[in-house]
Amino acid sequence: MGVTPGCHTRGVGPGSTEAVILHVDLDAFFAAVEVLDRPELAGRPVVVGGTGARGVVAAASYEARTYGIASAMPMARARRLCPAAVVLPGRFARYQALSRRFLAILGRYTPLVEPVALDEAFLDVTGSGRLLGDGPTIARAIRAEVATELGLGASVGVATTKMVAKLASEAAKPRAGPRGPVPGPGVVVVAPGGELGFLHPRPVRALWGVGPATERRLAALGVRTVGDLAHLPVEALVGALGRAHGRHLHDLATGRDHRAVEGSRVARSLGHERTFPVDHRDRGVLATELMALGDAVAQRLRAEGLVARTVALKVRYADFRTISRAVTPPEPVGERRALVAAARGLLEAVDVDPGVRLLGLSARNLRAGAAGAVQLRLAEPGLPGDGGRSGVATAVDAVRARFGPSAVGPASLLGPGGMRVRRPGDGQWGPDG
DNA sequence: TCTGGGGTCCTCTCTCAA
DNA sequence: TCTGTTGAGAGAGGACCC
Repeated sequence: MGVTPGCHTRGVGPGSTEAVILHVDLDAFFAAVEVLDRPELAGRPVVVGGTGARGVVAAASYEARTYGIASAMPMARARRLCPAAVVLPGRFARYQALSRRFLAILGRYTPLVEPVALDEAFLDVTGSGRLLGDGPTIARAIRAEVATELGLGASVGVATTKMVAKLASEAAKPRAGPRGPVPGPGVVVVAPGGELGFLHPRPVRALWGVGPATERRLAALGVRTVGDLAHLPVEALVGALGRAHGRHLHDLATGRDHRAVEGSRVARSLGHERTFPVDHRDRGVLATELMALGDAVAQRLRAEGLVARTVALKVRYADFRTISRAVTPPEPVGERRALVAAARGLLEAVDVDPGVRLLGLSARNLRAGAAGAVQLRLAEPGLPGDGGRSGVATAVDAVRARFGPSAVGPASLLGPGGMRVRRPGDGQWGPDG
């Protein structure tokens, strides 16, 4: 098999010339955090996500999964599947804080940590063997530290490539059996040479990059498993999926995955979007929402020291049809007024009569901006080339840092409930109930 | 069954300039 | 001056990930 749960295996240790890649994944992270903070929920079906009519499931405890509840499922359906489930709104800031501690633990084993999401990361521990032990030893140590320091469960896959390590960590996870949660092995090791034996029996959907659409196209070619995919001529795949996608999947299926663990990545775009509890046709309402979105995007651009070459608007209609419009102004933009002006220009050319369900604003083609270069220059909307950064923006950031994100903002965002300023993670899983 | 939010990457099409 | 080619860049949309 080449798969040895929880055991030392040749080739993924100090004497090996192969890369040693770990994929670490926290088990049912958001739900597990809620149980951690409210121990009385232990053993009950817990579902975290948007609690409103348009919310979706972000995470479900293994008890909830036995009812068929899964991530990304509409919350209304989850409630029908398990009326007794404890449904909780997400607490993004809390998850972020624990995620930072999780990454700090991983950083003790190697500087090569690539976060994939709040709850998972790749590690390259090829160079850590002499000091810290082989891959499986490190995997077990990480699990123990996550359990004792954070009180959370983690599953780890150990392999020579990212793709196989990722699938191995999935195989290490607990699962939802018909009579309740079934513990997993915790650590699964795929030894060098065992990759194809591990990969080929798996459904093709297990590969990273195969979603519902690609799965349908592959099924039309008679491809069900990764092994079927590996035996298909690469030309056939390129014909069905396009050059880049076809070649990439063929490489993965034949065990070729040369992607390195990347310590840090530069963001290519940055944006916010919001699904409304009810659809809107009123351009005034949509313009105000753009102001809130632009404010949030501008604040993050300032925090990162970035400006955008391109501003993009996203509109989703009541029937779920989604369109995007983009503009590249003559000068890069970073300040709220410039972002909102560009987005409003795009919105004017869009039909809102069918009813708008979601509005989004994003900054693309990001460049290093002149953050910090202009201080305390009040009132003007920004000089050309500085991304529109103004002294007002700097002052707003300072006030928010001290008194909270809702302490100050554009007057148009002031409503009966206070300042409608978006924070990271707000409404992450849809409007709350 | 009625579908979130924040991203990345790829493909196709169009326009413009050389 | 007109036509064809090519490549770059922008814009739109789709698919995918967690």
